[in-house]
Amino acid sequence: MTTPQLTKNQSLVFDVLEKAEGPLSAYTILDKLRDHGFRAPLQVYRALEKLLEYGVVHRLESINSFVACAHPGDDCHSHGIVAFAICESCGQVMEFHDHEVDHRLMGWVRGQKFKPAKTTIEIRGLCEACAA
Amino acid sequence: MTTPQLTKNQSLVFDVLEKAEGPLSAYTILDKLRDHGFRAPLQVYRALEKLLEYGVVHRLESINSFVACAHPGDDCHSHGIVAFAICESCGQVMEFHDHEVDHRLMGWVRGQKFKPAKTTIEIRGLCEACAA
DNA sequence: CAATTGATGTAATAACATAACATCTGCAAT
DNA sequence: ATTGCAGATGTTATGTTATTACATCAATTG
Repeated sequence: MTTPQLTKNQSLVFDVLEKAEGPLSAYTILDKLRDHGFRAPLQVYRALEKLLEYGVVHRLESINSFVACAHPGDDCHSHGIVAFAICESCGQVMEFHDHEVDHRLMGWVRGQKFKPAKTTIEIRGLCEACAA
Repeated sequence: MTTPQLTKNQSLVFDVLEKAEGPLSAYTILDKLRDHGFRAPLQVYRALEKLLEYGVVHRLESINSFVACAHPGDDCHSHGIVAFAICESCGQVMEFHDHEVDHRLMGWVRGQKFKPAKTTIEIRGLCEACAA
């Protein structure tokens, strides 16, 4: 899927996420955009919904937050399942892909005749700097 | 870790989860326990916290719900990372383990000198019956 | 008994997410 | 050009999930 032109609100939300050091909650994004006229959570959630659909933003289920995709220029969908390592101390997120992991998980679901729609892999812990 | 004797509230919450067909939210558990004297969310969350610690209950991050561990008698911790396939139609949850997936993920984090604490693998989709 | 610890009870509030409805804007069809 | 539609936006209210703060209670132990 190619990313369509972003609307005004989508661009604002995406810019905030791109400039952020780490993942942000929807309400944090809202606060950062009040100066730009944002008044209600729905403005953020609606933009996020599209950005997620386009694959330029990821949702981190385990911390109810959102990050810009770490692979600008690539089409995230081409990488298969995206995995995240999330530092619980500094908030830094590392995004990665592992075809063998995808293969094993998809092999298992195929054996169960389960039809996967969306897969979440999130590793919470401490990054090298914070673990020291 | 061996599971200690459960307290009254822990037992009540665990029983509700064991008898349930699928995952339950904390507030659903609360409603089911009002007859047993539960009045506030915290009574549920506190019990869940311990049950999660003992490994007899799992939290499904992507749907903000909880399930009893599908491997009674086993110590879940001995299985390494637990993965879930969650049917978005009927709510059924399948729990499984894959050592190769664990190995790949842990290999990756080791390469990053990341110290993992808790890993989530959740596949949402449709179970065989619902996909038909 | 006093002190400590872990479990519990209760109220209030914080944090996350969606429903429902109104309005606006750009554009295609006639 | 105007009508009609679709998508985006604005606004209010509400629903859902989770935690903070503080009080009480029960069992244990020094």
